[in-house]
Amino acid sequence: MTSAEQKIWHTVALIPVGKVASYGQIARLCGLPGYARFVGTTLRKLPADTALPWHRVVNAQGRISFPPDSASYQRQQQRLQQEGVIFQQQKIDMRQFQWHGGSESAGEY
DNA sequence: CAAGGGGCTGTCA
DNA sequence: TTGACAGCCCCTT
Repeated sequence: MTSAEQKIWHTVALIPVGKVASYGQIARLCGLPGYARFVGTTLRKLPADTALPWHRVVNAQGRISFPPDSASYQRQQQRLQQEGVIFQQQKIDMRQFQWHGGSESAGEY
């Protein structure tokens, strides 16, 4: 258990429904630039009954980092769609669904 | 102590 | 718009 993991979990938990964030983005919001991969590995270690919305975390390209044929991929995609996120060709429109952590607003573009 | 691998990223062709 | 490369950080062998 590390402090970094705590921060990651806390930040992931803040992602609002209907929005997504990238691994690198989460890392940065935690004050841990460059920890993108660590974020992924950390989320992977979470228990199945975790309350964390790990499914709202995707890579910077707006795509799920799992093989499209894997169960994890479909599970994540389904949950996101269930929350209102729209997939197009297995990709998310980040310009519309990416979460701008904490302070932003004013200016969709 | 060194080497390999993983739910990544940004840049260049 | 894709595909290939080189960095980055941590954990397990």
